[in-house]
Amino acid sequence: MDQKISKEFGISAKKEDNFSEWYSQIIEKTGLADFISAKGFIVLRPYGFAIWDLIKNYLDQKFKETGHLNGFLPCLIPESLLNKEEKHFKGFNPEVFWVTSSGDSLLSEKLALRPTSEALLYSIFPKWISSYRDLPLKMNFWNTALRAEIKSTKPFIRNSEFLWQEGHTAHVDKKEAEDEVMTILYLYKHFIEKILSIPTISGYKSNKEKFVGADYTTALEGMMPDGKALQLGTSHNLGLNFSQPFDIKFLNKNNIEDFVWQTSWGISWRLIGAIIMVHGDDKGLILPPIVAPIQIIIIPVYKNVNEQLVKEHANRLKDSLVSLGYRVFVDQRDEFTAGWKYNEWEMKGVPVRINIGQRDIESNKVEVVRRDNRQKSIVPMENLSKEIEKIFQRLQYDLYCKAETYLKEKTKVITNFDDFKRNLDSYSGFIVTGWCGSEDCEVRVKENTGADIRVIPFDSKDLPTGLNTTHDVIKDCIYCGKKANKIVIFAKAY
RNA sequence: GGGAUCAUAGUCUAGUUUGGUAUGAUGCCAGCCUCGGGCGCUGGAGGUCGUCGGUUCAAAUCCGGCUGAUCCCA
Repeated sequence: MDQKISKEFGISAKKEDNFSEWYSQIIEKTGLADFISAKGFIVLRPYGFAIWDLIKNYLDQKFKETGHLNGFLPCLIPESLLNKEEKHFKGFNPEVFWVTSSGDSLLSEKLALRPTSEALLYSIFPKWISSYRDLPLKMNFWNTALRAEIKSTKPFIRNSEFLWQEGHTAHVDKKEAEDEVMTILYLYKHFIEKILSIPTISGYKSNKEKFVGADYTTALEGMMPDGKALQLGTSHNLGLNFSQPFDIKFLNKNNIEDFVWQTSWGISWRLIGAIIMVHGDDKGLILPPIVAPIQIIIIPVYKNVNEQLVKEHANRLKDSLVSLGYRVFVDQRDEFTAGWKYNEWEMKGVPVRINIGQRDIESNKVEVVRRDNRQKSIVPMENLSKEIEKIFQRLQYDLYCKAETYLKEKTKVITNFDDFKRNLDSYSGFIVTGWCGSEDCEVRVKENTGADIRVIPFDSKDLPTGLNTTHDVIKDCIYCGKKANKIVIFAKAY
């Protein structure tokens, strides 16, 4: 818990009217993060870090269940290493921060502040891998990455340094690497959709948008309330692109030397940004229960005469809920009225509030309030934990449905470029259309409309339901008009 | 890359046209009051008016440079 909670009034911007002002206000006023002078960097405050911690705890367990082990990597990468995979280097170079000196003396070789760790980690893989018995090698790292974002920054969405996790694996053959890519992608998808209640579209990235150095990139694309796309997770098949330059070889069962097949994958604190944007309302944050630092806030409602009694009951209630595994906080501060506290904790997105006062104690009931729709109910003590469980599930489900309805509304099939342009002028959203596969068309569309290919869905099942995407409808490339060989989603993106 | 607007207490802000050492709110501190949807009262602390320079007896105010922020256009 943050020791100091601002007494200032709540969110004054409306999500609908001024989305980006609303977003910054949420971050500052709920105590998630703060800003310092260095542009593009943010300070994560305890409330924000607690959310990240919960994301981390959940995923870390899943990674371990699927056989991955954590490690730690230095944050500096010698230029020569980063340079080894040429495409990779070129792709990242514009946004790499370089360390060039120690004290007053210049370093003999520049060191990069890691934009990602492939090069560094893979330079040491040959020491660890010599036999098929050493494979698969499956590692994960919870750390930060640095990518210079000068032009436009947005807390949690685009920062020069961000918290993330990067997974790296090496396998005996292509098939095993391909399976790993998908295992992770669907692990992410389950987490983002079922736990964070954010619908996603899964598929491939185009060559232009894929991870530099990957054979292909799979991704989960979400839609924000302004209709823009936000990439929520990626899982890359690196093929042999790194094992060859880094000489990562092993002896297979037939005593033949072979290169390993590799994958890498990651999610970042962008997910926090997505939770804020997708679920938040004019009153503030709405946190899905599993990532809520405080799941239940108890507000004792008392007068001078019964203060002691009510607080005692509130604390006893807290103890019993904590023993059931909930994260609970009793707001006993005297300097605020109950009404103030309601607003404060709603702003902070606590999913369930319990009010307890004299009359509740007498009737052995409490008032339970759900954050998203602020529905109140009077619940007898003996039903309380059951009721809370029910609210958590409903809330999680309703948040998802709301977001999914929006995604469906803002996803259209468009096959004519004039309509396409007109649509992107007046509104943002996902446009499902045909593409011939040429990078040239993709670039031209971007130049003309600001939208690019966010994702190439694996299958029509990956698209929102109710769209007509048969070959009769989507025949041609949206730009050149030649035969389309892919159905893709164009959108403006963060 | 081009343009516009702005910079005053932790935050928001009045004052700038017409030069005279800064207004109000909120937050903060102390005390009282009590809390079922952002209570109220009393007192107090908090400012080199973004920065550097110029004009002037005198600059938040007029002029110029710089820095930073926001928005619009490419």
